[in-house]
Formats: sequence, structure tokens, C-alpha cells
Amino acid sequence: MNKNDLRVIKTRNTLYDALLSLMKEKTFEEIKVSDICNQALINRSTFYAHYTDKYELLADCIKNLKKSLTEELEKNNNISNTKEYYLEMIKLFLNHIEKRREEYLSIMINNRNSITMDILYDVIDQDIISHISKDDTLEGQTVPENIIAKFYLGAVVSLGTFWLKDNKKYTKEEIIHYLSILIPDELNSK
Amino acid sequence: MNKNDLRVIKTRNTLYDALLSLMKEKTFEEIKVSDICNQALINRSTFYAHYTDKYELLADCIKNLKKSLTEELEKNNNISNTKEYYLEMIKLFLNHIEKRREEYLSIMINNRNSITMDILYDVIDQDIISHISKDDTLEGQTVPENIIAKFYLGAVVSLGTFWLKDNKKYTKEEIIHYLSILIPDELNSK
DNA sequence: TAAATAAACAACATTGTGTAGGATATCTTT
DNA sequence: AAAGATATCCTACACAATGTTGTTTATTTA
Repeated sequence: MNKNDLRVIKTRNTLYDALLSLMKEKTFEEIKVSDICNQALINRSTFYAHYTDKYELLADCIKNLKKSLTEELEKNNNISNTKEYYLEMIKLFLNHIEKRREEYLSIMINNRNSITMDILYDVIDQDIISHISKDDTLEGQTVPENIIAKFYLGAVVSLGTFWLKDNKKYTKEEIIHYLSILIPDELNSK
Repeated sequence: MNKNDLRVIKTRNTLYDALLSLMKEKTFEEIKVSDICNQALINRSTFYAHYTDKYELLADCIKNLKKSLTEELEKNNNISNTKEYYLEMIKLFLNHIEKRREEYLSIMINNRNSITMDILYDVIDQDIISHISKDDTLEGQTVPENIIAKFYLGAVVSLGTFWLKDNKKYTKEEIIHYLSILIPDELNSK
């Protein structure tokens, strides 16, 4: 199966879109392989030529989102694990949500946050961890580094999904401003 | 179906335990009704006499956990939405995790945090919201109340599940101590 | 244009679901 | 402790969705 064959690309994209579109109406679990194929106007046996089951297709969607979020977060240059890093990180994070909003919402609406949360948790956790390991200014702290990490990881993801869901109330800049108040300045000293 | 009949009680408990035990090995979605029945040594038709599907059984488990967490959190007397409230809340939260640790772990291990997170998010979000509505000291704040709420909601749940997963490293008291540093004193003034 | 190969189509075996009826075991009540 | 009630077991069946296979048709690419 040649990944560059136009037919292959077209088929996979169609299936991808069909799944996302169905997820706006139903839970992922309620969606049958045949539903996806009907929606995509693609034969069921063709589906099985590409994916072993619907979970593999979803994994593809997730992998895709994760990859692009990871890339976005890598633009962050602050290698130390300080307030500046977290502020820059949430900025990039909110940018990404803005770009892929429709996809995030499709996944989230009928799946009780879970899947989206898992995606975000994984990627951001990874980002934070890799930043911690690069940071060599971490001696004699009052609060262990990984406690701080999990604390802000949860806080940031929670705020991000909250912002994603009711997009009208606050601007991106407001959210970042509020965070700059909620995160103390002397994060790594004391 | 008489809820007090010993046979009924026994059957339901057995099914409940069987599901939790299977969830240590597989994803919830991978578990079939027949698997649960085999594990529980209960006839499949009996299962259907009690629940319409495996989701209803899981809902029962979740309802159970939610109820007991809600009750635990209600012991919190701090009606204002301040640092003291959050500290007391996480204390009760960690108590609950300690009590029901095995159940939480069963649900969490193979289900990528999702279900557990949803449970905790729901209950704690509810608790925070009800505390906010009782608090009348919320004028002229720099950061909107619901932003603060989602921020600490995520932070607390994230830390709680982190603590749940590697239970050896930190004591409950240490976690609470660290939190008292991470949450600023003047949460509601400025 | 020819060769390669992906997509469509049809047919089938398999698996898990949900339901029903009568036989058996367990619980409740007196 | 016995009688009646009823939950569980057992078997069988209809149904839906899955996953596989072999053949034909259409599209791509060299």
C-alpha cells in the first residue's frame, strides 16, 4: 500500500473527516465501522485494507494532533522551568487550540473530555519533562520539580479546555494575563 | 427484582468486582459482557436481568465512587473560595483516594486516565462551583472566579492522580504542604 | 499504452448481543 | 422446618456487526 498514491491519500483523508464528523453526533463507541464507511462513501472492505479497526483510525487522528501540538510547543525557547516557560507554553498551547479548534471540539463534544484530555496531558507532560531535564538551576527548592510540573500541567490543560469550550468570553491575551497572576514570580528560587 | 434479596446483592457485588478485576488487564472497551460473566461465574442471562449492558454496570461503579467522594468533600466547612478552602479540599480528596485506592487504580490502569479523570473532574468541579456560589466576598477581583476555579481544579486533580499512581514517594502531608506553597495567600484580595 | 495496484462488490464464517421458556436452586416468610 | 416466591441457570435462537476472501473494475504511474 503506497502511502503516496493519490487514491490512498484521498481515501484516508475521507475516512479521517468522516470519523471527525460523526463524532460531533455520537460517542466514538457508538460509531460503527460501517457508519464511517457510509459517511465517507467508501467500501467497507477498503476500510479494512487501511485500518484493522476504528481504533486504529482514531489513533491516526490522535497521532496527527499530538504531532502538531508537539511541534507547536517546540517553538518555546525558554529552557528553564520557570514562570516564563509556563507562560510561553500556554501561549503556544492556546495558539494550537485556535488553529485546530474544530477537530478538538469534534473529539471532545461527545466523549466527556477524556480523549482530548489524554492527548493534551501526554504532549504537555512530555514538554514539561523535557524542559525540566534541561534545566540545571534546580537546587535547594522547597517544592520538588515534578510536583510543580504536575500541578501546572493540570492547571494549564484544564484552563485550555475550558477556554476551548466557551470561546467567546475571554481573549487569548486575557487568559495569559490571568495566568501571569496565578503563577508566582519566584517559582524556582526561595 | 428485590434489592434486598441476598442473591441479588451477591450477584451485583460479584459483577462489580469482576468488572474492576478485568479492568486491571484490559481496556473497558475490550471487555465483553461474556468476559464479565465468566469472571464472575454468573450466567449471562442473569447479567441482563440486572443491567442492560456493560455501560450500565460501569455507571454503577462510577456513581458509587462519585457519591462517596462527594460525601467526603462535603465535610469541608470553608465556605469561601480561598486558599483555606482549596487546602482543606485537597486533604479530603487525598483521604478519599487513600480509601478507595484499589478501585481508582483498576479503573485507571488501562483506560488512559480518562474515566478516573472524568469522575474526579465532575465531582470536584461541582464542589468548587457550589463553594463559589456561597461565597459573597468576591468583588473587585483581578482574576475572574471561574478562571481561578478551573485552574485549581485541574491542578488538584492532576496532583491527586499523580500521587495515586506512585504512592510511595510522598506522604499526604507533604503534598498538602507543597500545595500551601504553590497557592498564593492573597487569592481573593488584591 | 501496459503493468501495477487500489477500490468496489459480493459472499461467508465468526463473534458478541439481546431475548425467551422452562428447570433448578436459593432466599424469604410464616 | 416447610411452602411459596423468585432469582439464577440452562438452552436455544434471532440479529447485528466484524473481519476475511476472491473477483472485477478503475486509477495511477512508469
